[in-house]
Amino acid sequence: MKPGLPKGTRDFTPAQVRKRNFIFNILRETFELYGYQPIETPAMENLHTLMGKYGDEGDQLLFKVLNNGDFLAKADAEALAEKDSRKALPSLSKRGLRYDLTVPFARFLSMNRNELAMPFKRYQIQPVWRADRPQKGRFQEFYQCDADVAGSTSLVYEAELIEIYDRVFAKLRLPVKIRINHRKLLLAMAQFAGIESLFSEFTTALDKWDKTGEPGFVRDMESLNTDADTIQSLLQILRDGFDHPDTREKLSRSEAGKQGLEELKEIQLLGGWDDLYNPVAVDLTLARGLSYYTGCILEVEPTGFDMGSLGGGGRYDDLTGIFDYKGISGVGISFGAERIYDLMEEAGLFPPLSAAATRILFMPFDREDLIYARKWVKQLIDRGIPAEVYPEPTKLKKQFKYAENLQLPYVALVGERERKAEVVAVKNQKTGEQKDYSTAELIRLLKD
RNA sequence: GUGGCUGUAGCUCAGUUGGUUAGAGCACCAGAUUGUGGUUCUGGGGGUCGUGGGUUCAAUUCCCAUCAGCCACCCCA
Repeated sequence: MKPGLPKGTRDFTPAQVRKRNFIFNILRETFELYGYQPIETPAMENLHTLMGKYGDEGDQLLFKVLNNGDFLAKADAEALAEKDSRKALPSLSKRGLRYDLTVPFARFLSMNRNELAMPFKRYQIQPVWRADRPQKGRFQEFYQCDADVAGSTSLVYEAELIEIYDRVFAKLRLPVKIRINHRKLLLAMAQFAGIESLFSEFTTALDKWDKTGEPGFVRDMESLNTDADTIQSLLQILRDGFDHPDTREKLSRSEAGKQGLEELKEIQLLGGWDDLYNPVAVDLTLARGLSYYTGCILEVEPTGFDMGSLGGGGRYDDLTGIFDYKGISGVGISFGAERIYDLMEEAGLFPPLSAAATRILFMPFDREDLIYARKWVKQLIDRGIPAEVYPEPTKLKKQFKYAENLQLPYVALVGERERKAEVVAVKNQKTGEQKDYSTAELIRLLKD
């Protein structure tokens, strides 16, 4: 049979896995540094915990897992006869693949509410699945990297998460811009313009500001039958920006606006933005489509590259309300690891990473040498130094080729002369230097 | 879900106004080179031209369908 992969999925070669792990390791290290704890949840969840959490569109993009056993016998015969997929679904599938990490986290919190000390800080790096049409940088299976804090409304965490973003991208040597905004400021803008009833449409239109700019926003607002004066008053605020005194005055006319301004001020005080590696700025055009955000929202964009956001997040009150666990506020961020990977690849920001961990390859000339080399390899491995021997004594050309393909830093030639002198001839693959080493000397060389 | 582009060797791609045996570069294997690879030279293996159908004396080429991949929109990471 011919080999193939399901649409939107991919294999990763050793070199790719090493690069991905480079990113994941920095994320893990940084999350740990700030006291976040790792959790993992199953790839499959009960379908009813997933359905209805991501909107109608989300339900369609959920991968459903077909029931085991004689699933047709137990299916809703009427729905099948009518060819009504939606109606037949509950009787055909009771499980689905997770769509994101937030809903499983909320489920996890609700189930473990008596065990977990609040505030609970967790991070999670796992794949999620979406039956989306694949595209550049978009797959049906991809990793999400989330850090969230549940059970506290303290703005310390907003400040902390901004700092985590900053530190991670500094470690990756990827210059970014961190944009923040507040849901209550968006509400205040809508109230000021008298379009509070169109709030969610307004945020959706605003969300496009980045892509289509001001004209796109205006077009969207016009299609909502918003009159020209209203649009103009909104544009005035958006053009002036957050730091303009007029803007602040307009926003503080409403209670929501006052609160939003107050909270952003507090986050800034707690955050010490001047001390960060990357710029942080309040951007009133930042909307984030997701409707469950209720407080501060944030997004990270690369500077100097034409690419969308590398991550986003925000605060959502009542994270776990859908699971009958009220009063838990959450704030979190997510990293778009696949995009970060593509960007770093494009910019050549990955450090040199060998394909194999092996530090030295022993190259035997004959059977005797092979046996001799095996003993050396064992001694190195016993000391934690990754080493291997070429499995058969063949011509050096072939053995060198192997070492080159794996980008190994050293090779050791093992022949009769070396055996008799109880040494190996070690060649530095980078410099081409070659000299004899005893076991102790070799261990010292490779131990660094 | 809507629209567009592309499927030729392991990879990147030529090609044929429809005509005998489909090419190149890289990669791979062997030799020049029985203790020193990455350069060079010589030779070699490898293709049902995505799949199915149609038009034709003749299809990799033209037409239709289908599948897959890519790109844009929607949405999103």
